[in-house]
Amino acid sequence: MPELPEVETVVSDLQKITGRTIRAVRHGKKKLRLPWKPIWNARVAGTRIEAIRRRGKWIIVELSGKGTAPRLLVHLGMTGRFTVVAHEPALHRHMVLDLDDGTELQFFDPRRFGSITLHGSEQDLQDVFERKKLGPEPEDLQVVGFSVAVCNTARNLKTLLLDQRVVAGVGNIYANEACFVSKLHPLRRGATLTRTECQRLVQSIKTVIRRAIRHRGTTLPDGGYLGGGFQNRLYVYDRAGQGCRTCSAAIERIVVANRATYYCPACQPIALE
DNA sequence: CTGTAATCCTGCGAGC
DNA sequence: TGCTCGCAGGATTACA
Repeated sequence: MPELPEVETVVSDLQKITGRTIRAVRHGKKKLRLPWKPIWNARVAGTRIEAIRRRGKWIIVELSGKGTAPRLLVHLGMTGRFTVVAHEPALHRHMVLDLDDGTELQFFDPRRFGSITLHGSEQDLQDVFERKKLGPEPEDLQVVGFSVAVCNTARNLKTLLLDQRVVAGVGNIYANEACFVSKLHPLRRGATLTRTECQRLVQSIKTVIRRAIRHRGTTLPDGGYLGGGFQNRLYVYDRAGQGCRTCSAAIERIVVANRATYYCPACQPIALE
């Protein structure tokens, strides 16, 4: 389900529980992509939620204990939900944090590509991101830095946009959309971009992500997360065979990096190498 | 270095 | 109605 705009929406909705104290932690037995260690239960119980924020597609819950500052790091994978709900069936529920006002912060994830891990300090967390070489937030993207990653490589644009080291938080939907808005074919190789095209791509990424956030992200039929409205404004994603919103040409679907890739053959002509 | 495929999972819709 | 198949918003690894 979640790319940056959807994660941003989840985080924004969770702001209401900052200040709450976590009374107890309950976790399921099924294994997520990364294992939750049972010893972490005691380190989380009794702490206070100081802040909840986002980095790329990662959710960070800042906790404060006695002399410590642990951090929960949550990734929603493809189908994860991280939300305060009551009276929800326990199906696919992998963790429950009991809060001091009687509410419960719960993590659901049918496909279990998501994860929750605990890190001892802000520094430990930063080390995790550094090891991953997580790239800049779209908002912080600079043409100069982006050029270094993109304009000297034979890799295609679609693959580059999905690479979290190049830019953090862009996933399959918004990679497709950013290519369309910048009028660049997803198979264009980075090194063939002119300076102008590179600038256009950076601007398009920012625009697409900003607009999606404003609409609370994209809600797809199978997703667990509800409330987003951007699915009605997508230019190309999941629109194979339908008319381009700009020129009416039929949107095409190809597979790049094993992911469905959509583009308008008229608005995004393939550059001849 | 690049691209491709497979892997971890469950659920859903299409087609027979 | 019930089955199989393909596909799905992610990230990582192995291999040619």
